[in-house]
Amino acid sequence: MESSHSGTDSSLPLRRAFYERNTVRVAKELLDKVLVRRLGATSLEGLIVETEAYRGYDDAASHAYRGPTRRNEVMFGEPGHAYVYFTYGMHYCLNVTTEPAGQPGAVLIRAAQPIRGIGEMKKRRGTEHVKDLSNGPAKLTQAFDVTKALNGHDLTLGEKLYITEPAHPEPFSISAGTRIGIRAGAEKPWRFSIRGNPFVSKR
DNA sequence: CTAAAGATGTCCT
DNA sequence: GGACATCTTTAGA
Repeated sequence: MESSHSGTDSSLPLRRAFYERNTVRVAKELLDKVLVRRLGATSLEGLIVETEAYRGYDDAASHAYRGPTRRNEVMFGEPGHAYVYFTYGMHYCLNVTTEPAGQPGAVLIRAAQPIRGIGEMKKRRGTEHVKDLSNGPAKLTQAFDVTKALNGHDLTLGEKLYITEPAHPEPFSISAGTRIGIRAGAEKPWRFSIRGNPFVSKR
């Protein structure tokens, strides 16, 4: 690796203990982390700038609210796996699972600031506008080639899809608000974003 | 079996 | 600001 000093190697995937905690806390701490998608020789990277927490039986907006089903079963499994679901007949959304195994929870990755592989993302999205590549949950999965094939993928392996610390972290403040696009549970302030970041989704 | 909604995005007026 | 595409999943008969 290129790391010449001792200490944290920023290319390593976040370990399982990071995910095995309270979902709301993980949602906040995923801000300013780097989402990495490896496609053969190519690497796509983006800084996570917007997330939403979805819990379990105490959260009517969560897919896990009414207990396990075929779709949401990964939310009940080991933390640190991808939960990818298909919605509106055409879109995928990417979540990462949280909480200890057996306890449901996931964080929706809503937006990222493109860092690397921007040309590839432009091709996938069919636009030249960088700000429109991944400023929304379904735009992000299209830009990063995340589909149902990655549902259940272990994010701690450092293969295909994972999350790491940024190489050069910068100070930021967190903006909290209500979650977008839901009916039940709409009052919970579980949407988090990097204040002022231009790649946060509109609405 | 049937039906309705959905953690959205895009294009139109 | 609103219509609409498009189809899986889930709940209910």
